[in-house]
Amino acid sequence: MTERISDAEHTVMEVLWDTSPLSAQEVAERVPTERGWSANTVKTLLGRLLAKNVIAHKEEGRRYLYRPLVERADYVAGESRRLMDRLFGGKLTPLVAHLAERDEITDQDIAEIEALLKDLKS
Amino acid sequence: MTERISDAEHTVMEVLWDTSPLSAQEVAERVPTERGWSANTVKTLLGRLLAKNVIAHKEEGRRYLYRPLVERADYVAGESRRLMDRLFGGKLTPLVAHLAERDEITDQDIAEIEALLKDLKS
DNA sequence: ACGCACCGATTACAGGTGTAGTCATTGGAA
DNA sequence: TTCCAATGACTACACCTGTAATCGGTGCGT
Repeated sequence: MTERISDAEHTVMEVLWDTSPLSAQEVAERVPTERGWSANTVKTLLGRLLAKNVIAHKEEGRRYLYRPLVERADYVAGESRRLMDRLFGGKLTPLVAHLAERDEITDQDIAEIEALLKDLKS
Repeated sequence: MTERISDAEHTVMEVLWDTSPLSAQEVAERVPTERGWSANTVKTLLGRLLAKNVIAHKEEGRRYLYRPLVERADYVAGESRRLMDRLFGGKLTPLVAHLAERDEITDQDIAEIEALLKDLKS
């Protein structure tokens, strides 16, 4: 249903998830400067996101104000699931195991996750 | 350095990670049938993977035998990290928290992960 | 010796993506 | 009133991707 959001598009979604509604210009100003995008690029991306129905715009005087139609949590859930499915047979444990093996996990992480799991069990 | 592997390409990588070396034909035979690819499609993908330097081929009589040049674990680590960076500020805990909240995580999962973490702490 | 089946190489082509530039309209400064 | 600057719409364009078809060489069956 909801179309796939590309990498560049995701960058502007993050801006809107952080604050909305915003005008195209405001979005452009908030996009991380590392991307080095022109205002036009941002407008193109907003247009594509509109076409994909993941944001909406309402007129506000001379310009439009944009806001997300999908929740960040939903997007994040979808992407996470895709990764787990593709690389870990859809299971969470191997993902954690993998990262753990790779030393990408700190003692702090371990403690936090343990606490989290404890909560879940109740 | 190592170029990005696309989705379709990843599918053939999985075949080679499972068994290698293989001829183009053998790879085609092992690609999940749901994809419904022609042998030509698989050959194109092998060619692109070669160009990207993530597989190699050596002549074996009339045909080539292909084998991966990158390890699955490395690929998986890279993809996992990308996701974590993009969506979870590079932290593992929020990822796990998110998945746990969302997808009914089973008691079995919890037990497994707890065991795993316990091992890590030692 | 002959043609075919098989192989890798080359070419194709539409749709998505990253990254803009140009055009037409219009409210507002001068 | 006039002209500009800002704004959204449309157009551009090269590269990547998914998905093949076609071409050219050649060992093998007959």
